Amino acid sequence: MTDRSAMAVETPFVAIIDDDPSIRESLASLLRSVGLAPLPFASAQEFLHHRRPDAPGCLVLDVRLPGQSGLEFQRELAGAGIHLPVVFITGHGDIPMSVTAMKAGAVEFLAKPFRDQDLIDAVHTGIERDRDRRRAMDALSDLRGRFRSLTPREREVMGLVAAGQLNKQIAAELRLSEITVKVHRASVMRKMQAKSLPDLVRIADKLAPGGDS
Amino acid sequence: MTDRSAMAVETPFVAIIDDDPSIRESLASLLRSVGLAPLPFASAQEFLHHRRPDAPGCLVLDVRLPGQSGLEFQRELAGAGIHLPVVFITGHGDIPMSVTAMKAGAVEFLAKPFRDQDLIDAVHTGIERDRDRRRAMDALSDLRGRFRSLTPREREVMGLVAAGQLNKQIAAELRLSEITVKVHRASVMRKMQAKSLPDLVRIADKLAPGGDS
DNA sequence: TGGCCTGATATACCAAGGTATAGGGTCGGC
DNA sequence: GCCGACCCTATACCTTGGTATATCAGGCCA
Repeated sequence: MTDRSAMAVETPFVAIIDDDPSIRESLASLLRSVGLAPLPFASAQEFLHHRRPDAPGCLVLDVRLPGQSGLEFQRELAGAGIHLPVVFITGHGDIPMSVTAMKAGAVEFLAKPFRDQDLIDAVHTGIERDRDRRRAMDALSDLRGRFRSLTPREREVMGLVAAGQLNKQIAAELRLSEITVKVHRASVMRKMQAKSLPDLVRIADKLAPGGDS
Repeated sequence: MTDRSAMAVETPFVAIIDDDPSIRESLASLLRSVGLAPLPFASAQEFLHHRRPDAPGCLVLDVRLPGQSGLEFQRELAGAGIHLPVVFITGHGDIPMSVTAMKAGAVEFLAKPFRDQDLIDAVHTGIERDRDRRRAMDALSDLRGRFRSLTPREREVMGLVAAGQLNKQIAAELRLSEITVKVHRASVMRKMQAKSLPDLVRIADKLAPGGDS
């Protein structure tokens, strides 16, 4: 587990991007009323310049942003590796817009006027989704860290072991003696903290998604 | 592989449910023009009573159906284990409708008037999605069939082997001699057509989704 | 009743995996 | 030049896994 797990329970945040100050404030106050921590921004740029908390969060986005559209910004975020769940709100939306947003993975698409509870529900769904994603990422980061601690040879051996090759076959493939393979293999098990071969296989598969098919 | 793989390339179908005969016919003719096989139905019931081809397909659904709404029918299909991708078309849709449909996994939600090409693209996406799903299901069916051929004891042993237990530990857990475990284990490898332990582990994990965490 | 499947067990043997100890070499940095 | 990494190998020993052959018992069904 990472250091994060040892910290106090993380407070989720809700970033709000809307160019209308009164809307920002009313959304912020609504979210505060249910115990969530709002982070209001007037533009996408402002949001990007601000350092996001290292905690589960959610983004409430007006479709019509100053400069670019919220839909474009959603794509931009995904491209930049920022995987914050997005809840769209809009005053002048249409069906194609909402479909595009949902296809791109939006949590919800709310047309004004919407019920406060609908927004709150959507935000909670988004936060929960982000929490899950972060948990998965944390676990993967751990594994990736261990994998980085392997030497190149150890990585080769790990791959072949996970592929089901016998030590003998691995030795032939890598032009090594069988004993050398055993040494590397033991290092792999120790460094990857795998308690059994099935354990190692599962770790290897998590590290190489799409390796099947 | 299943028998299906040995057959000629499967012709995808497109089921159309719309109570307006002229719309049915125009949709059907549009789809025929691009080489797809339309199956027009006037109602959800008619669709359900008809035997669907055993081939990849897609469902074009009017949101406003006689009797029930297309959205309800979409949920009903999922509940009944019919996982046909759905493309919605509608003359009187709104944003919440489209969002609900997309959340439930719809491929597309098109408001009339829409461009012919948009419908064709959506249908192709749906068919491709169904083809992938069917491929995955076929592979799983194969594995499930093999698993069914295991005796109860063999299944127990398989689970413990995949969990990383040693033969000795498995024997203790099941109150068996180690030699008996080996016999069952060998049967498992043979019946499941696993060529190595990692192979068996991956098979076991495919058969027990959600077994991790 | 006899045949078949399932399950359990044993002996014996061989192959594969794992560990410990003890070397050897290259290469890059201090 | 020494140190530390990475890499390779070997001997020796033990554990675990895999296979073959054979036996025995209960349940089920024709």
